[in-house]
Amino acid sequence: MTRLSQLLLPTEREPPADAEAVSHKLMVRAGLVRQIGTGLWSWLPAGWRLHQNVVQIIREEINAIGGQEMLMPVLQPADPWRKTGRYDIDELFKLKDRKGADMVLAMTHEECITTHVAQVVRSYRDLPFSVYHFQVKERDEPRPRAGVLRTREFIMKDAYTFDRDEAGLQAAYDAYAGAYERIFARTGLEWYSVESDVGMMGGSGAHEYMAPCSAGENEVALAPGYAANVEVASAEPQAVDLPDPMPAPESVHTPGATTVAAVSGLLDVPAGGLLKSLPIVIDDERGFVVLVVRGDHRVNEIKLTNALGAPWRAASEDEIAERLGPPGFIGPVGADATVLLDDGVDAERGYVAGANEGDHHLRGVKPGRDFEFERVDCRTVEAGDTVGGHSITIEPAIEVGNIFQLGTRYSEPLGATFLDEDGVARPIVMGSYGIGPARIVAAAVEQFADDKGISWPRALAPWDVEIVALGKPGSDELAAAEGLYRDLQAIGLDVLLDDRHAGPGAKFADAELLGVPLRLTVGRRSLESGRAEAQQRRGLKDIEGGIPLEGAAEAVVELWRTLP
RNA sequence: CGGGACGUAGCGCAGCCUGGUAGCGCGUCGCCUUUGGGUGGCGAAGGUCCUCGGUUCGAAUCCGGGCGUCCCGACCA
Repeated sequence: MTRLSQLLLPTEREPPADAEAVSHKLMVRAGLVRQIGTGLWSWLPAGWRLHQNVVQIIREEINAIGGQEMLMPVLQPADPWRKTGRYDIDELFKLKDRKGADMVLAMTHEECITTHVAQVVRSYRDLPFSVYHFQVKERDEPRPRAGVLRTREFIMKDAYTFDRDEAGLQAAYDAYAGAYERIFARTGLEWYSVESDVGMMGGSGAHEYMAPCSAGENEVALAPGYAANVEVASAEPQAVDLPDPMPAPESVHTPGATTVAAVSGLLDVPAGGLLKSLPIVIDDERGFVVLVVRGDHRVNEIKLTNALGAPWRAASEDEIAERLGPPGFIGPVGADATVLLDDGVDAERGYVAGANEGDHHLRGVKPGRDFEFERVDCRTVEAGDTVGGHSITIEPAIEVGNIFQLGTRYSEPLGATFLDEDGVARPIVMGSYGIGPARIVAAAVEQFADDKGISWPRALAPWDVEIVALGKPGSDELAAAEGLYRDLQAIGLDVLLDDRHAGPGAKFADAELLGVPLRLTVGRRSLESGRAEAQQRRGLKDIEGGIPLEGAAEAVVELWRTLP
């Protein structure tokens, strides 16, 4: 089905009223996807071709490193999810079957694959191996958004590796990292990989693959030789000009100054010259702790959690009053608590800090002399901070893939063990690796669209070539376009023929909206010279002289190879 | 989970404040016209005004409940 007159391609002149993201607007306008409910999308024929093209690239590269394709169900019994402790996740869709048994709709497939592997793998001789599938994921997202970028149901390529030890996992992880590089290079996207948060799943390492674009939900910190999700990024802070510490802290009267801005203004000290104290409570063992960061810095809760290695909560007002002082005037000096000092604070300078006394601050406070502390890296990096002497920038990006060293997070609760040479049962060491094809498609729209519409990289494009046939039905132009269409198909190109009974303006506009990388136009003007005009979609660049209708196929293939 | 907005024809919207025969543009269908940038003309079809209830002689319009959708933030194993 490659004749536009017969294709279900409902293009729209106007974007959906409430669409915000470029990919949302254009994918709907171009007739690629349609929404049926919040975060629930159908892929129409042209859109599905794109999705399938991405899937095929992934399949080829994962197969090449020995991944074995399979398929697991979306509807699953709840039991394994209880064992791994994931049954209580809010995003997990839960339901019951007719017998009243608890079921879930899978949000990923660790539970399923690990349950199988627990039954199947017995010996170290069965390891290592890697399996993957393309399957629907269901997630009851708090806020689906931006068209196909964040949905409640989506297809994911998820792969899993099973090894006998950490060294095996590292090798598998490296193999997947290599495959991912080849996959993303082939898509034609602008992309990079970044260090990412390992989250509550533990594990020893994780990377995310990011496609930068304005609709992205992630923020990435970049410097030459450095790329990290801001969730985990570390950098040298920008310096502030501060006085040397005074011989001893001096109490100053600061009535009503309870915020960084107020104290800064009142005492004529830059915000970076203040110490901001955040009282938190960790687990029972460590209890009440005061976290101290520079006044102009923000705490990154993910980094803090990772640094502490334990969950924590903000301290209550009662706890603060009891251990420190009145809110707004608390500080590390004299605190009845462990003090954690952020790495962004230069301990050789003098700072202003709360005095733990109403309406008073201390000036000239020196960490280490005036209070004991432990170091922690928990601040959010900012544009202009430096890594290795280079200034970082922060840009938004879409996460299009991730790789993750799971370790034994799932194999232990689900009993996936093997017997080693000594007959000792050991947990299998796992890795998991995801890619979202829909996000790759949307990212390509975001990165390459112009004011006329979409411009697909040729590796993803739903068709290689679109032929725009001008002239009435039954005209010479249409007959010549049909001939060209057959020649190009015969040589193996995917060709879309616009044979609709419509004016030239409408056809050109739709072709630019749909974004097929090469457009050939057959009209009276071109026919007279025995040629078809050719235009590259990226940049709408006309190809000088077009292509001759005689021997067109070879010429088009050659031209197509030069496209982005 | 907090904040904001919206729901009228396939799409984009007006009408609502001030209750009284449901409108516009695009699209669709028919005929003609036009065929190198969304051609022009004539004619036509198409709507439980999200839903349930209330007020009223009368509700798209006023009041209340519910459902749905979007945007911002929080969250996102």
